[in-house]
Amino acid sequence: MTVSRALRNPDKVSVKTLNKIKAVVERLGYVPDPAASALAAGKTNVIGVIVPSVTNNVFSDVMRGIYEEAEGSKWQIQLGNSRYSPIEEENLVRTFLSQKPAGLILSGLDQSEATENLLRSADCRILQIMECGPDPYDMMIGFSHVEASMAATRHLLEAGYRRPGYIAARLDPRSQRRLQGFQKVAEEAGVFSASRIVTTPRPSTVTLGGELVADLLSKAPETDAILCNNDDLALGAMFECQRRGLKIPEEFGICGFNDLEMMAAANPSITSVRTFRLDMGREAMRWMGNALSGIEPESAVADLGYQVIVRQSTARDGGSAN
Amino acid sequence: MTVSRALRNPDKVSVKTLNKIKAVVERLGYVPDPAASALAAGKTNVIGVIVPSVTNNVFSDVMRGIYEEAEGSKWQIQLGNSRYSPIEEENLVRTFLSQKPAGLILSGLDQSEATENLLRSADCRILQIMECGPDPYDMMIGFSHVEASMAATRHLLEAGYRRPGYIAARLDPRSQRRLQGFQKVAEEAGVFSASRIVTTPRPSTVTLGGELVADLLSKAPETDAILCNNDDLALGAMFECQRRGLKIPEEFGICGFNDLEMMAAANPSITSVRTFRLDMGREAMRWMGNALSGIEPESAVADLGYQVIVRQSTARDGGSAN
DNA sequence: AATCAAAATGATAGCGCTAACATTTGTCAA
DNA sequence: TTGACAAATGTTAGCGCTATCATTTTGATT
Repeated sequence: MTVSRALRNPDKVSVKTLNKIKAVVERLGYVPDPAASALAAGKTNVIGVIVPSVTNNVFSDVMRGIYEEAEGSKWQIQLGNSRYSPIEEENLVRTFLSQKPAGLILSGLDQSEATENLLRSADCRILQIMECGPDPYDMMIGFSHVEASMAATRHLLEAGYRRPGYIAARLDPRSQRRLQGFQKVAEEAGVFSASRIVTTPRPSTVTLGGELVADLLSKAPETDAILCNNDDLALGAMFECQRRGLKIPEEFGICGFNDLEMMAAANPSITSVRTFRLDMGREAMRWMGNALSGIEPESAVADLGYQVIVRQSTARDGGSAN
Repeated sequence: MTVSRALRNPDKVSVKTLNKIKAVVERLGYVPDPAASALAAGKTNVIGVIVPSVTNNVFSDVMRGIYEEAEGSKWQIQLGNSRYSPIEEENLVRTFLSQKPAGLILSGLDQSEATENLLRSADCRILQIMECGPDPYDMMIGFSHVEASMAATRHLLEAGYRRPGYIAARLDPRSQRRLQGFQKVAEEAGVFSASRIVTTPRPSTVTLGGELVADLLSKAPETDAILCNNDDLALGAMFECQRRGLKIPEEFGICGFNDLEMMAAANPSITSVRTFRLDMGREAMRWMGNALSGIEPESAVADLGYQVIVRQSTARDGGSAN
């Protein structure tokens, strides 16, 4: 029992005993059995993380933040990949909860009803990431996708584009909110046209960005700028415009979303909405760790914001930006 | 006891009892406690996966393959991120092994001595991925990085480039082998020059590709082609060449490595060495699952090969390729 | 119906740890 | 020195399963 204490709460054991125990642990190469610990204590050090994709740059950045912050702590990360499916998400939540995790980090506001019920009655800390919204299960760290895309759309209008379009792939709930933001601002400015919206359920790729912009230009050749649902599409769109000899930004403006590193390196560099993915992951893990140590966040919801990074691809006045 | 059997080996229980048990399980919403199971059985259904990076596209593709194949099986994936550090890898192996995993999947051939000892005496299945080499701990699925880069270099020579250079970031063991392959072929053809090798320990980014090629061209302006250690660098290099007005492929050839999806979409499209990352992940998980079910692979080592995909960026004869 | 092996089910103990409480040791003021 | 209290350590039981072996049931064969 004293050994168990020494390993978990060293300050509850006298220094003398602690050293003796440490020496023996070292000599024997003793490692506690987490299964036995979990069984006896009725809880684990596992923090479940459920993301819709492990390949999407957005989530891999978030994951990296989480892993970085978890590194060296007592918390073990257990990753689940819901592949954008609410059903798989539900299964994962069920599986994870059966393991009595200390906490659960999952993406977004939109869970199936069954998942919601599971989460509402779960006896572990829950942290939603990627988005901000009302009524968190417990804690929430993200930003407003609607506002971010509204800001991007406003930027296009300020740059003088009057016939903006929107391309999107795989319309997950966050993509849809971004589309809504675009539509709202475009309508308010009286420049909205449904024919300049091109979407597909296919997963997003650079190649697809080219295809979507080709599709858009054949349907609505008047389009003079696009807001892309993400940076992969933006890059592909840029390549396609170049192939068609469309001058960027003079004849055609391009704005991405997320501001992946490559947007600054592209030629021309591509305007994008920066999101703080790594910070989101780090912050999420920090909040979770704190909450599990009894340190509650000041507010249940944190908005990490966004930032429109203007670059050559929408700098109509001559491309001096960045 | 019969319930335990019914849930794990349904064929050892009569159909009548099985149905009765199923009904009760359903009614009670019973879910087995994996910790208790692990403690009693002395083993788990966990397969540990250790990768050097969760953001690098290469590993995220592999991870996706693993998760896809694990989905729906009884195996649970536990992911660890060694961040290219042998010391963190060692810690992860130690932590994972303390959890009595059914299997361990890890990257590459180069482990620290301590890690090697841990693995050699581990009583779980071990599968190395990403590379092929002699003397596997247990099983191995990958390809030869030396041969792949040799093939790419040969392609550059065949395309008529006579002063090839090489740029690389973050020289992990696999990158180094690729550099070796380049050097070998270049030397044999009498076109090797150490001044045309530019490397940096910094992590690879698209921006960095531009910087490295700028560096290369200032040191060795005669360079007429580059083999890039990966596709991010190749893309960045392409953008930088475009900014400098260097004609691709006429004046300057570019070849990437891995053949990420964007290489085909780029303008010009970029030659790259295709590697079968998703297949590697799937195959790895399939092998592991089989091995744990007593189905041994025919050979301990599988070479998934590679494929040089020639595109515009090295198609000197006029860019008809792809 | 009696016999027997195979199939199905059941009883028992214990996996390695920790919660809860019990006991011992140490510390300080009176 | 003593008592009172806190700090440190120890005792006990049990977490929810599964391995192992024991017993019962089934069904085929004589």
